[in-house]
Amino acid sequence: MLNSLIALIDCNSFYASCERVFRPELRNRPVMVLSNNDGCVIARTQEVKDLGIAMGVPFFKVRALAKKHNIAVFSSNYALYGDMSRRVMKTLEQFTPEIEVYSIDEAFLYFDGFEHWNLSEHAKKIRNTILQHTGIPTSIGFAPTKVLAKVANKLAKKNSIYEGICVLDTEEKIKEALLSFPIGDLWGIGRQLEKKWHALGITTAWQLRNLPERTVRKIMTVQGHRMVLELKGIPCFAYKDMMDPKKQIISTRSFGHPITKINDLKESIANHVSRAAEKLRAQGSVCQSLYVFIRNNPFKDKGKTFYYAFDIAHFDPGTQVTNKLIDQAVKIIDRIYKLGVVYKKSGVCLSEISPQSQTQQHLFVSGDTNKNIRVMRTLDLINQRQGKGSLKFATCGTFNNNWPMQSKHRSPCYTTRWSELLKVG
DNA sequence: TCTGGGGTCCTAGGACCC
DNA sequence: TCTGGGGTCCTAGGACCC
Repeated sequence: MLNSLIALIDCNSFYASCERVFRPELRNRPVMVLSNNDGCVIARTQEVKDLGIAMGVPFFKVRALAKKHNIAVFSSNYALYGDMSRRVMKTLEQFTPEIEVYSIDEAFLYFDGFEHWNLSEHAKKIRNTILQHTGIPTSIGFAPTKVLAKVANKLAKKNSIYEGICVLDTEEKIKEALLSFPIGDLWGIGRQLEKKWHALGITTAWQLRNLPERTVRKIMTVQGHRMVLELKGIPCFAYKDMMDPKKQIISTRSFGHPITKINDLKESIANHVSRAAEKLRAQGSVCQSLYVFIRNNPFKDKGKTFYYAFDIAHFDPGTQVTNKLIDQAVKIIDRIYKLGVVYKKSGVCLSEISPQSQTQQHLFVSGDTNKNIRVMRTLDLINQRQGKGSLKFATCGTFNNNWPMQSKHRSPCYTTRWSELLKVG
């Protein structure tokens, strides 16, 4: 028996499950959720997976199939999913003090000192409690390391004999699991690496685990070596706090309809900057670098034209003041805008981020003034209370009608908007 | 008509310094 | 005249994740 196990808890088809919670009549109907602009399929219930509809496939390619099989289709509703995620994580906190929220629908739980517990029973309790509190079904994998917990979780999800729970707590069980586990299903092995390993005749996790370190490093460098150690039960991937400040903050989006006018681009960029800067301030940081890009649609007019343009502005000392950032962003658009291009997407990225408190004091160059900072604080406060976008800069436009998102199938914000609360009766 | 958005880590290679 | 070589910092880009 190995002690000190890690559990990976993962919500099944999370976004689709969230939609089902509020529409019980969908329980026996296949459900899928689309990305922004209703572009791609990003969540599917099991029935949809069984129909062969792949993750990330463009919606227009499967629209007919969806209709034929009476699939309930939703636009993504991140306010709802974010709120449901908080509820799931809150529930998990009851079961162990050490929880690492890994993504919107996954968390690692550390079970140090639980050696004498019956973990399968404990896992059942966790699953039932989450289901009761939130209506979301989950899968749970236990193992000595994160990589192995991912393996266990995958088995729990894929194989119905496990009933959603898989515990890999002995060397024999681990070996048995890895012997038939496809290398491409491992956490950290994507399409490129899978191809390389296959070319070398390595197809299972067990084979990878038994390769000499040299070989592994040649293909996957240090990350690969760490992965192999994890497969051997030696933890290498440390606890990562989701509250750690971001090193980059990105805001980007496709336009619901293509854009040609420079002012529309400026408006979209000003909105992206506002969003990103708000996140920057929320984590108490300043940034020294602002990256702005615009592009056309590389899928249309295949081979004809591909237009991608960007530029970077630097701030020294760093800033968190939206209007300063917008000012530079708009100047960048003036520089990179090309007449005649049909634009499909724009975005910004803030980087070289550091804590506000560590901002270097320059003798002759003034950074954000106290007045600047107070204005931003007030802005954030008002938007928090009155709703996003209540107060914004003129460059952002009064309406976003020039570049609206398509969300034809969005569900109501059952949990976050009073006007859209679920009505019972 | 219609192909997401937001992150992380690592490395190679150039610039520069002594 | 001799034109080496090691260290560090920075950036672009590739790979991955959900």
